[in-house]
Amino acid sequence: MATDNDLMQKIISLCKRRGFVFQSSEIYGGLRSAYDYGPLGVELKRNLMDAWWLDMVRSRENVVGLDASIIMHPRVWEASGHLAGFSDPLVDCKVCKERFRADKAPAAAAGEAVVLTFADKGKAKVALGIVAKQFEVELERRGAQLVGAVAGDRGYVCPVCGSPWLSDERQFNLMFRSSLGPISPMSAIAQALEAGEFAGLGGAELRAKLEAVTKDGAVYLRPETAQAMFVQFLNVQQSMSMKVPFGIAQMGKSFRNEITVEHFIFRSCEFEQMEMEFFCEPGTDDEWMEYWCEQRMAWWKRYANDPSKFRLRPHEPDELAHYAKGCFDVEYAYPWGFGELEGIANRTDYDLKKHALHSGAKIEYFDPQQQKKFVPYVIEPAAGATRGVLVYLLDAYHEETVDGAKGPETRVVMRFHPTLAPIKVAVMPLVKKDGMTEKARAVVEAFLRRGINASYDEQHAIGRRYRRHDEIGTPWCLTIDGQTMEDGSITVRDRDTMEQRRISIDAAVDEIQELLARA
RNA sequence: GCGGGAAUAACUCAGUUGGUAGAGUGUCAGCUUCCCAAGCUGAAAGUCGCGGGUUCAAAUCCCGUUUCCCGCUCCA
Repeated sequence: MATDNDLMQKIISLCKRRGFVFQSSEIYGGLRSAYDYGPLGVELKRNLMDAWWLDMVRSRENVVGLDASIIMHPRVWEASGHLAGFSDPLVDCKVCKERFRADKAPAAAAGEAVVLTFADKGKAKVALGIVAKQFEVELERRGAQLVGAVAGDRGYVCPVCGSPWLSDERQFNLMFRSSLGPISPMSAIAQALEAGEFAGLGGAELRAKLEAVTKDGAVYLRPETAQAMFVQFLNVQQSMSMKVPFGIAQMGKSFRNEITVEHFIFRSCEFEQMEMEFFCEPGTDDEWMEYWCEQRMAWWKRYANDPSKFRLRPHEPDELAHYAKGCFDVEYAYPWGFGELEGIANRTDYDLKKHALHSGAKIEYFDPQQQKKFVPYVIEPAAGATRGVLVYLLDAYHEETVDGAKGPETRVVMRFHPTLAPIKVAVMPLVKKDGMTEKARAVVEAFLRRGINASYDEQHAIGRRYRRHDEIGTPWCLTIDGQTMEDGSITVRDRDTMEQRRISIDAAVDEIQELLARA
């Protein structure tokens, strides 16, 4: 079995080799944290998202779908708090180069003596030089520490080395910004420059002025799909006569300008979400929270080989978002440890009330039975679709030792649930003669006509073809052999057990469809 | 963002002191083959991540840069 250390490497390598996931713009050197889903990857991702849609929308009377635009009115993000909350003031330490959040830095009153601490004497010596040269302050070095510094009027120091020499606070907005309309913000800046509007400005003042000049037409790519479901709450509820409790679901791309990206497709700036906002009467929210936690856990486990790797973890009070009353994370045991796959949050009436306040729209629900108005509470299961793809790639990967023609060898099998498998069935002639190829192609046609993704394969020896389909997770291989030509029977080989049985060639499509339905 | 490691064929990797770019696997074509990466013959495939520098000569040495991995940090 692959160890945790090299499992990711093997997955990444297999993904590229077999057409699941490629690095974006690879021939140009690659783009940071952007990935393209290849022919098999797009099938896997689509199958996963289709399964979610089927479970969350199509099989529930009280949940309907939505597909909203990615660019929304900028005031949506003011109301949601993303424009303010997303922008954490960040500061760079000019001594150790650390970048940190101003609001999380250790406090130090102006004039207070501070000690700079480094990992070792060498680093302390370098820092001593920087301070002497750039700030013309002579400090005294004691081992890995520098003494004699005094805190400025910023009220805090660098959390790593303790230095008071810091850059200005800068707003880092985690939303991707663009502009709507043909006028570029650069033109606005150029105009203002020519008009001398920036004369004499510097630091924070300059940045504020730039912000003001470029504000017209500024729009943002959505950092989550959720807001559209709140903004369109009234339209959806009224057009479909939905009665609370009900849900609005949406799948699609979201964008976050993450400071750090990591672990292949786990955290990237462009990602895909599967979110549902479930509107319920205040007071019933705790029950619904429990219901959706149970539903969502069961859904993830349903397609997994190893359900024990999923867990539901309640958020600690101090990690709750400002809007949430309670939150559970569906976590998966990734090779680097447990990490988030889905967040199920009780967002209360925070979002609807905010949008009512900012837009002036009357966002309320009238309950005809109880003859009363209220603002619904919201339970939000928000899953990462692209993270789901990674989870099932990890879950599917198996290596096993089998007897081959040249002794024991390693068989790599992607044990995808048949619902998720990119190719459901491969049809192959045992050898390329006696009319077997024609017969096999006819069987493939029959599958495709039924909407089942089938693949024809005649390349190389039969054993190799089986192994190739093991590696891309094809659940069943159908083989046309000499006996087929005599009695119309065909062999079905199972990916996981490698066992074969004979069925009638005419019943093959029905048989596989039945297996898929039962899976 | 910080620290460490890496980048050579589609994949996994060799490449000696600086001296004509290599292997295995895979891919493709053909032969053979009635069931688990069999065999034989042949072929294609590399801006050595990118850009500079040193040198008669750079995959190799130096500088910069991009991307990935690991560990921190961050993740309203």
